[in-house]
Amino acid sequence: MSLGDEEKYDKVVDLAMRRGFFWPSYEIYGGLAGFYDLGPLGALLKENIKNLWLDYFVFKHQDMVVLVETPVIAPEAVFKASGHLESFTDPIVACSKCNKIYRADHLLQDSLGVRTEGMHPEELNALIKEKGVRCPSCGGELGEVRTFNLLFQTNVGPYRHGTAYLRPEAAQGMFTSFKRVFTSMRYTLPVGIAQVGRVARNEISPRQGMVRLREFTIMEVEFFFDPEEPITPDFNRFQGRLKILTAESRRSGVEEPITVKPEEAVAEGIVLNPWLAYWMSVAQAFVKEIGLGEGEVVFEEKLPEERAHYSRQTFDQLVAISRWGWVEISGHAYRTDYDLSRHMQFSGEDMTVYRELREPKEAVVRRVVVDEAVLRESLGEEAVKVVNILKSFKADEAERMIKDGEVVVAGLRVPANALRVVEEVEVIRGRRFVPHVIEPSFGAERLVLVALDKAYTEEGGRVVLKLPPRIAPYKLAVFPLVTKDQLRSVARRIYEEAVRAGLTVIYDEDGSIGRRYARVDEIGVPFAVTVDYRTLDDGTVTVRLRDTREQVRVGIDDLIRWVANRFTGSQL
RNA sequence: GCGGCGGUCGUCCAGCCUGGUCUAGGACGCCGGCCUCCCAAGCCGGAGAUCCCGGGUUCGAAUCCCGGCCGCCGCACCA
Repeated sequence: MSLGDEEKYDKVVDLAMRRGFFWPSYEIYGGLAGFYDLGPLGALLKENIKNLWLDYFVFKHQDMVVLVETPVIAPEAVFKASGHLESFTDPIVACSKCNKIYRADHLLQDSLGVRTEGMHPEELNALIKEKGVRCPSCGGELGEVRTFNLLFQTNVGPYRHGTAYLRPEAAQGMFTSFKRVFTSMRYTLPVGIAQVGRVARNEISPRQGMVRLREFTIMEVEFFFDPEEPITPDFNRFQGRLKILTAESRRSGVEEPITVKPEEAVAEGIVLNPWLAYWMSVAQAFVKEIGLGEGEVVFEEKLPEERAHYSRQTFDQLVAISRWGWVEISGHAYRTDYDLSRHMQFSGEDMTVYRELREPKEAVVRRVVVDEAVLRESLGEEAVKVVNILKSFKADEAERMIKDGEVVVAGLRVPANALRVVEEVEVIRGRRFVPHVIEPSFGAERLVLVALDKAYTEEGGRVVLKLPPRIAPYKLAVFPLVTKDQLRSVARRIYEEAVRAGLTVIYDEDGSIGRRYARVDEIGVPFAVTVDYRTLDDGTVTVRLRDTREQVRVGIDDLIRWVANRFTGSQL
């Protein structure tokens, strides 16, 4: 890990601001912590990263993953159900003397030995006053207990009950629309619902530049599957080994990750679910295209107390960048049936799915049969009152009554011979259950920063951004060698042709050719085309490669195809 | 949220301590022109800073004082 490489980080940030990748928002009003603008180049870079993500997580899996878009604002009920309202509100209290901040409930629980879980701030306040609790650090007086929630609150319409929140993750949109998507997908399982969108988290003190934002773009898949279905993912599709640092080894102080194939990690019980391991392998293949080799990515398993309330197992995908060291670029959580079950409970909507078994099963069931003729004989007209009650009896209950000889139901004596328990063979064709969920989730802005950090190099005092061509904001630069009209007009024509072909292109005739190469190197343009005098003779141009400065001659007619061929996976 | 340090053209830096000489200086970058047959060459010209914001002290504030905002570091917090 290249910790503490502050000089490089400063240069990356300087480049980002100077050339227009990103900068702090609202600068003219003094800025606002935790908010960043993406500039002309940053917006393109992020768009390319987003499209790359869509390619890996949606289009390469379009037999099972679909894309949706849901609102940023959600009503309070959603976050009550999701657990965010509860789990993100901490009661905190500050010492008025030394200003240390404590979790109020934890402080009281520790110092008084009473259970404070779930207490309201008023109760905690009262308790502090009553027992005279003071700051454990300096003995100073404690201030008022306040709550702090990471959700941004807002209001929908002019109504008092319109309390709503900005989503802190896209996931709830996928859960609340699950039934619709599932139906429109003709009940396929497994099914992934993907979304790219803005989220907001009211971080207490975000002070890591682009690493920790209060508003950012999340790229997320909620992948729904049948936990009992023995289908295994096709691990051959995204080959590679995963470096995994397990919770167990972290507990015992081991910081060295193990390297395993994803399927081995499942077989050995390191990763609890095959789909979790599968999507981790996809995540690794995806970031490889951003410039991160296999060896540079580590999946760190979160300790139980570090996990979110909904997760059974979580791996953070970490990469090392300058200045900040290991940063989390994605989280992979096994959310089980937590979310759908909660929404089922809170909304009253049935979130279960029905699946046919591969082979119908035969099962022996014991049923209660009521002999209505016998019943009428002994109870006459009143028989109707008890018949349904009797039918709802479990087989065991009925048998007990039969053994006792008679039974009193609804104040009526029912003879035992009115009941019989029969054994029947029933064919079971399917079952109902709440699907389980695996969630891979990426922060787009962090990937922008990581891509820049990885790509940043200096060669002989000049900056070369070695961005992979697929994500480079501009793919091609076109220059006339000198500003002579014949060269210019050819260069202009090439520029226009490249634009028509759908490439992002820079045309520049300002300054010396060397200066122009340097300018486009700095923003990561992978290929530069120079129209020179030889072009006028034989119709070829110089293509100069950013990373090697190598020059090759290419015919104008082949140029676009030549460039396009260097973007594997592009639609061109 | 607290404490320490900082905030001057796009960028980096000088000036601040010791108030006036600052209509704020330099370098790089940027823009226009000239020159130029391949890696930040040269020449000419130009734009660009209400010195972070607000208030105060003073005849006079980039400079001194107070408050705010933002950034960095530490503490605390952190799905």
